[in-house]
Amino acid sequence: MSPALDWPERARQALAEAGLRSGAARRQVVELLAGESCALTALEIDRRLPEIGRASVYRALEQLEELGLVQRVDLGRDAAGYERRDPGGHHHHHIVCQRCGRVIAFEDQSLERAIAALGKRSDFNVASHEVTLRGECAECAER
Amino acid sequence: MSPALDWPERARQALAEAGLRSGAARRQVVELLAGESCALTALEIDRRLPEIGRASVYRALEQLEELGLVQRVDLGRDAAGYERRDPGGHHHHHIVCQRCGRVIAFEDQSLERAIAALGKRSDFNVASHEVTLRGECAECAER
DNA sequence: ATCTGTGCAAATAGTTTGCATCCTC
DNA sequence: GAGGATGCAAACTATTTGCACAGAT
Repeated sequence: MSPALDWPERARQALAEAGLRSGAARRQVVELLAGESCALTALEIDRRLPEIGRASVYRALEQLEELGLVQRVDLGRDAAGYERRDPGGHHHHHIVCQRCGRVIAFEDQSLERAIAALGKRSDFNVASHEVTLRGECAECAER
Repeated sequence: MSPALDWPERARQALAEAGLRSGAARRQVVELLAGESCALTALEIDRRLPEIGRASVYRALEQLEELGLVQRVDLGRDAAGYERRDPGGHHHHHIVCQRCGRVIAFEDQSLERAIAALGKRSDFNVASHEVTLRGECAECAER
């Protein structure tokens, strides 16, 4: 079973273990994020779930982040993004076009190794990390 | 001469070459950033330069970023940070305590190498990058 | 003299909070 | 039935914009 399919179930369990009840808003946010592999902003989520109040979206995202189920990413201007966090699985980072805003995900093992080594060396108990590359995408460059 | 001492002069030149005039607000922002090695938020800058209008601070930072003189960093919640960008010189990244907000800067060559390799491999013309580690600092952990 | 830079205040945009009500356990 | 979950609206915070005036070239 793919980790992506597994995630909503893990989320349900983690939420229940945290003593949280299952309401409609948070459940729908979980379902939506389960089907997205890359980051959505809170406002995008709110737009896609018209029956859900915006405050509930923010509250759900905050809780999911605290439980380690969701990763918040700051891709640049404007709003923060939120994406599913798969535990053992690969996780990706982002490269953003400064002109058109296009976002591409990538994975890189040597990057991950360097960061893991850094974490061990530091005084911090490192829980997560985020890497963002910025520049001009191929399409924007050829204009 | 250290790159840090050199920066304000480079900034003056770059601004002049871009056809921009030298007003009091932007000059003071440049002087302030010249003396700081790590990121300040726009509001911190505004607080430290009480005679300068807040809008001018934001405008100056935006121009300096476009000219590549300043790096904008998104360290997490709240406001964006802005720090001097030294051209050839070492540049650093950040590790942030999720509890107390403390920010530590670090440099790492293998990290830089991995990112440089990634940039070459991608379709993007990568202009900058940002790495942020998050976790719990030693002091917060022992409580 | 011209045209950019600046300050102030108002407008935006994203996010958070207060509170009455709904719904899960 | 009790207490968390939700929706709405208002409050907040960071940032941007409009505009009149000051200041640099």
